[in-house]
Amino acid sequence: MSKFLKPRAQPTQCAVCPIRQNALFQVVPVSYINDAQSRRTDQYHLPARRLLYEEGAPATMAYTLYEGWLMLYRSDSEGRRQGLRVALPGDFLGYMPPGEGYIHHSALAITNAVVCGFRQEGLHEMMGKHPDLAAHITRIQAHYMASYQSAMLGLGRKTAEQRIAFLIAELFHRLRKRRLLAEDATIMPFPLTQEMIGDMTGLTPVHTNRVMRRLRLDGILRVERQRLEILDLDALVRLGEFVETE
Amino acid sequence: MSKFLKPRAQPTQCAVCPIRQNALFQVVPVSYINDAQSRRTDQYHLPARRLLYEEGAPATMAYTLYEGWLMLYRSDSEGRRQGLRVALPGDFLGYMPPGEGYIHHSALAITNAVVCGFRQEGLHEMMGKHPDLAAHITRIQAHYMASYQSAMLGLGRKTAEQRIAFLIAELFHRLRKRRLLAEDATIMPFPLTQEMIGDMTGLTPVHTNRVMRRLRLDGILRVERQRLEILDLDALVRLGEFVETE
DNA sequence: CGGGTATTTGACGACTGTCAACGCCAGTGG
DNA sequence: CCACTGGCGTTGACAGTCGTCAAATACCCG
Repeated sequence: MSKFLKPRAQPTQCAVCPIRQNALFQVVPVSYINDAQSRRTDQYHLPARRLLYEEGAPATMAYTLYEGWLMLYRSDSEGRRQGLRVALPGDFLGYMPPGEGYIHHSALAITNAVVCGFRQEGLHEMMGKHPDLAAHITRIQAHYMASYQSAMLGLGRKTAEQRIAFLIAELFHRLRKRRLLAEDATIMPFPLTQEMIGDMTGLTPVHTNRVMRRLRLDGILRVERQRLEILDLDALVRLGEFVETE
Repeated sequence: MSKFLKPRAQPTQCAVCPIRQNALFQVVPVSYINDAQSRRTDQYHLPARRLLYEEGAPATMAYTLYEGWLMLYRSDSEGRRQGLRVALPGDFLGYMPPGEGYIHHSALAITNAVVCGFRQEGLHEMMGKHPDLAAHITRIQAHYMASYQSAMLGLGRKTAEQRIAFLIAELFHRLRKRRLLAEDATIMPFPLTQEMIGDMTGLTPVHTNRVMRRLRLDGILRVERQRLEILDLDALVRLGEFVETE
């Protein structure tokens, strides 16, 4: 029942029903693969700018992101929005443990995206039958928590320049780690608007713009529509105090 | 280092080996209780100001906090410290999933504390045998994540006054929820120094002090050594935009 | 009583937010 | 083909929150 497959170049696997391994979840247990495949929905296309799910909605489904970028965020009563995480292909979203009724954040498509869904109860049943799936999910949650912790350190203690540098360095690193960029690539896709960068870093769009200009003038970045070139990765990583945790 | 103590007739149960239920983990599965009790260490005492574990250390143990308060935090290369969570009795700390080597944050005793420990491998084995323990751990992780998300919203988007109000409202709520305060209590134990409040809210000690003064002058709080009286809970909750998520 | 720690206050400056306006570009429809 | 429109990026002027530096006071514990 349990099969272990070779690592592959194809990175955008479903985290829950991984036919192949991806870079993020290297030690992928697959004893539950048949079960998982029978329970997932078909892939589903989500156009840019649309919500996959919204804060406060009943937590009925969880998703694997196959293609595209999403932004997970939380907003307060006055509509101020705080970004929590940029979801990249391979990320697993929206999982809630048994007994939890409502989701605490929203997921917005930054680009067109492709996801596949699982009913929460299906996941809970599977976790009961397949301990390695349960362990896998605690591992995913631990990754998210570590990344939240880094973000909190940034929001609480770093300057605007450092936060933006960290965000870009982290995205670059995650894309590379998942083989969504070549080893030696310096140009990455970058579909975030400056407003979204501000959402992620706790800054206003105006200030985000000024900081981006400074990073360009300092010779660290170059931005052209939807793409971003990293001219000085060393400086970027040092400035943002980025350390890889994965 | 580790001393024997009598079990106490208190609501502060071990989240993993719950003899009685506590308020936070109401739906406590107990199929694994015998297994858990045979695996946990004895309770042991941790003096105030001491670290239970430190960022970067190998993740060998997880803990349940029985008595006392801890502060979980993360610090950067220059020693700036960002608080992540105040751990209260009943909290489960330091868990890492199988295959994760190092812990990403530190845990500092705010007061004298009593904990009991579990070896991570022991937990992983138990999770394999008892699916309800695995589900329970994903539930704890989800609680932590939701609380991190609230904190991120505060750090990124709220004013100093709002962050501090939120912190206090949240602690008050958590203490009440766990029956560590009477239903009608308005005075709570408050062992945090102003520096620690600043650590939690991303502020400097000096600014924290000024904000605390304002909250006192506005008739919202009263502080006396190690205790805090909430004079206007409504105002506190409204100011901090606190909404209970548990 | 003494020494270290925590709190408090003042003065000053920097980082970041707010308000407002303008330019650029892509898509749309005439 | 071109004017129009809306979203996004850019820039300036100004204000305010919050950090920094420094020092005085209050508090706790031996």
